[in-house]
Amino acid sequence: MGNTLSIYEFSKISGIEPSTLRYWDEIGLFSPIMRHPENNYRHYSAEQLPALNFVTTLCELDIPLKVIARLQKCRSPELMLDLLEAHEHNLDVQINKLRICYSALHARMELLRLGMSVDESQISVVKQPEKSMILWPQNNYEEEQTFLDPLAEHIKGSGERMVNLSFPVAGYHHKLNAFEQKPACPDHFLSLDPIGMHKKKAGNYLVGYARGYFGDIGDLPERMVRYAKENSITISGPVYTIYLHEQISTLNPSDYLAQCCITIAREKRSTDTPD
Amino acid sequence: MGNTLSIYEFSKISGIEPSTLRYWDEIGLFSPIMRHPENNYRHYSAEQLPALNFVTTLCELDIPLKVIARLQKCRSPELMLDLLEAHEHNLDVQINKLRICYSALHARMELLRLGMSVDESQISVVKQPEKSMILWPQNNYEEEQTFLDPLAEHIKGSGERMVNLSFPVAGYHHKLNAFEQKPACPDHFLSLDPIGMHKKKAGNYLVGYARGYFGDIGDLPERMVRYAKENSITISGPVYTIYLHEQISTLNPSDYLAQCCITIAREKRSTDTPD
DNA sequence: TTGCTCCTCACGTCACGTGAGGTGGC
DNA sequence: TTGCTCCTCACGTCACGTGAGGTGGC
Repeated sequence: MGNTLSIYEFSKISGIEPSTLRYWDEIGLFSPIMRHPENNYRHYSAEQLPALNFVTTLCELDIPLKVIARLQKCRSPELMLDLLEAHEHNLDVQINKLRICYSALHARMELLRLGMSVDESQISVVKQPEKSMILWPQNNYEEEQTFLDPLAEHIKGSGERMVNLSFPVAGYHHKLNAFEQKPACPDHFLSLDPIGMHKKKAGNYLVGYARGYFGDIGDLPERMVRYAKENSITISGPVYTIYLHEQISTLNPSDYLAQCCITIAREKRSTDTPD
Repeated sequence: MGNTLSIYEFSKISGIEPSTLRYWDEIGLFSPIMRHPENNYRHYSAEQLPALNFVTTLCELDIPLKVIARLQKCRSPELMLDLLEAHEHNLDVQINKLRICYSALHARMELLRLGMSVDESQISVVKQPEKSMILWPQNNYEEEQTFLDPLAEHIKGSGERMVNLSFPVAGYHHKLNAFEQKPACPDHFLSLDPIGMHKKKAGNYLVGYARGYFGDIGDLPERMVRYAKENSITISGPVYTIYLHEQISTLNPSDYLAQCCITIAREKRSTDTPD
């Protein structure tokens, strides 16, 4: 009958697998224009492509095939518009999810790459660009509590707030001496989510590294303070502790890799102004 | 054991269904921190949430759960980075697909809404905004060919070109007399895809409607030309024929609804300049 | 005792993918 | 005859969802 296409040919030009075309035919979602009366071969037509593509468009909206198929049987502009309007928001949500996913992925990759390239033994002054983060509410430590207790508290309540836990979580000490005395007890946590309003300022930071479980950064604070003194660098707060490698990339907690960044005061070279 | 959560509580704060958590435990993807030695209850901890959220982030990349689970067993920064890099492009493709899907959906909804609101019997002058479309290659008609033959030809080759068939397809006549003589044989097809480089110009158009299968617009061209004469409106080309309702929204081909827009020449009121 | 949560096991579901076994045209 | 495409079952798969039947703490 004129210019019909076999299922194989139609699959080629549409990009839809023959098995999928047979399934869609079976459930009455999308059928060939005719069947050969003898061998029952399916015959498609190129003019079916726009209709097919619209079906695949609806598929990508996560509309169940049976719903689409039902609509095909009793279609009307009103019903179709109702369906599309109902799923418009759906699409918005999906796109947003993927964008956040993308963003979280990049934040993670950046830390992984950094962790694989740094010289851990070295303490050094590094110029870092501005970075956006989300600052969590202040941590309150009772008695012998570790960072785990406020972390769990915040995480439990994170549903109401805007915090997306797919992003890496870091520690924040407001003052240098708090970091020296209780490196495992940050004043705040923060998420490395670029939509955050907290800005880690651009500029020079004193940067050091330590291996070990969360908070176990050994003598790193002392070493960093000593280095600053020896090099006449005036450091104060805030201090950012970012885990480049943790449970997500490493099985052994003693291999977790922390990066501590201490703010350097603005070139007060000779004037000693301890914080 | 301190501050553990039941599967139900953990489900509440994580947004992951208990059945899913059990399945993820079963396949070794994500397990509770401990099991109660007597009743075998699962005990989760809020501190597991960042790791869980990273798992769900990987899920949204369409990475098979078994692949993620395997990686969890022998994780290393290198392997994790490899995985993420391999799926970065994947995400790009997905987001782009959804954006196009969104765009195609809106183009469709616009036509549906318009078709439901217009007065079909009326021919009138309407001010329309500029609209981007993709102009397909010129149609060549041999002998008795209808629009179907070149349409099929173009669609078959659409894979190589940038044409996305999820978007509504319209007809384009370059000159008025071609539209009058062969309304069912447009010189070009075009897709109502907003990324297109062809611009339907902003301005006044003479607009009419007709019911019927593709190309069967009856005496609409004559009626439109007569209307133009009677109202001293100078019309020429191009002519756009857009199907507001077609196979996607209507079962009966005789209910398809076409909108024809004829360009009105710039206010040449009294000077008769027939094209 | 009642209601609630938890458990395991088994089977269902959705949208296909994958053979097995057979047909049909050059 | 051979290779190729097509067909129809039937069963597998992936990521769960859904009972069925039973346990355990207040």
